[in-house]
Formats: sequence, structure tokens, C-alpha cells
Amino acid sequence: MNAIFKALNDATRREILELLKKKELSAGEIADHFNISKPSISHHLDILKQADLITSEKKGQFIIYSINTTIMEDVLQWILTFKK
Amino acid sequence: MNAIFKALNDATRREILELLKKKELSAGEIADHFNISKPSISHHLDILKQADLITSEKKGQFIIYSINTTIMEDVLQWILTFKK
DNA sequence: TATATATTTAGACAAATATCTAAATACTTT
DNA sequence: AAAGTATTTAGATATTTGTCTAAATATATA
Repeated sequence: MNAIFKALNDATRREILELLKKKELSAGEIADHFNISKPSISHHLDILKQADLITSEKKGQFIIYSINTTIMEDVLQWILTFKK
Repeated sequence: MNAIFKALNDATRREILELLKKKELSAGEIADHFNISKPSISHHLDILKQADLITSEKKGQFIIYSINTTIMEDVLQWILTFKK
């Protein structure tokens, strides 16, 4: 739970999730959406991956990132315990 | 959304929410649950309040904190956009 | 095999964060 | 009014975080 909330506690990372919600993208394609260096984006991707919020697959010279929505279920359940 | 995720990104603060889920408590009662100084707990309460996750009410010399579950709805909705 | 492209790793640095102690504020009780 | 209790504010400090540039790794292509 710690890793998930840590990952979600950053606007750039949340935006990355929004992008991947639409379709899977390579690291470079993701980086192109931001005014941030590629190494920084790579670091953000790493944190998202540590939280299991995204997965990656190597395709040739590219690395394709996809969202993992199943982990969102954990957050959902946690939140629901507060709903009265 | 930023303030909410920031507030949730700390184990102590999440535990405070768990406590307040059961019943409202004074600042001192909350602090008694942790091995952390009162000023630090006060700071955590402030961050939770900034996120609107809790409310406070002065009762005599005590300040009583309560959870605000309505704001959880915002997180819930955000999470739900990822559920396929 | 040499060069170009895609991505990550390493190392540095400034800003943000969690914590502490000491002091200030506010209310209650004697 | 003085002393005690509850809580916050202020200021300091160590750690974590987000960012950068430079270098390393891996794949593709000429």
C-alpha cells in the first residue's frame, strides 16, 4: 500500500497513468508528453513499476509500458472501508 | 487531488484516518497512539486537514478531530476511471 | 562491424518532508 | 490571578524526492 500511494503522490506519474489508460506506449513516447528529461521519466516509470501500477515488455529496441488496472482494486478496497 | 494523495502518502497519516474511522478523537488521544511527538502529530493533522480528509472542532481546551468521508468520494471516482 | 536509436544507470543537487525540542497560545481550575 | 493541561507554532536537522547531465547498455541498421 505504501508503494502505491507513494507512486500516486506525483502529478507526472498520475498523468503517465492517464496516458497508459488510453493505450500502451514506449518509454520514449511517454517522455515526449512531458517537458522532463528522459532519465527523469524513466525514474517515474520505475516507481510506478515498483508499485505494480504498470508493467513493461521489451519489444526490440523499445520498451512498451502498459497499465495494470488490477492493482487499482487494492486502492479501491482501501478507500471503500471509509465509505460509512 | 494533489493534496489528497500527498496526505495519503504516509503510513502515520493513514493510521490516523483508521483511528478516526472508528470514532472522533482529540489531538492528544491521537498522539497517544503513536511513538511520535505531539508537534509532529499536530503537523500530520494539519496536512490531513489541508486535504479536507478530516475536520476539527474546538471543545473547551480540546480540539476534536473527525474524519470527512465525503472527500474519499473524489479518490474513489478517480480510481474508478481506471477500472476498464 | 561501426553508427544510430532507445532506454536505463550513476552521481550530483536543490527542494520537500518528517521529525525533534523549545516556546507560544488558549482554556480550565484552584 | 496563578498554575496546570492541551495544542500549535517556530526553527533546526536529517532524509527523501524530483530533477538534471553524462555515461552505460542494448538493439537495429547501414
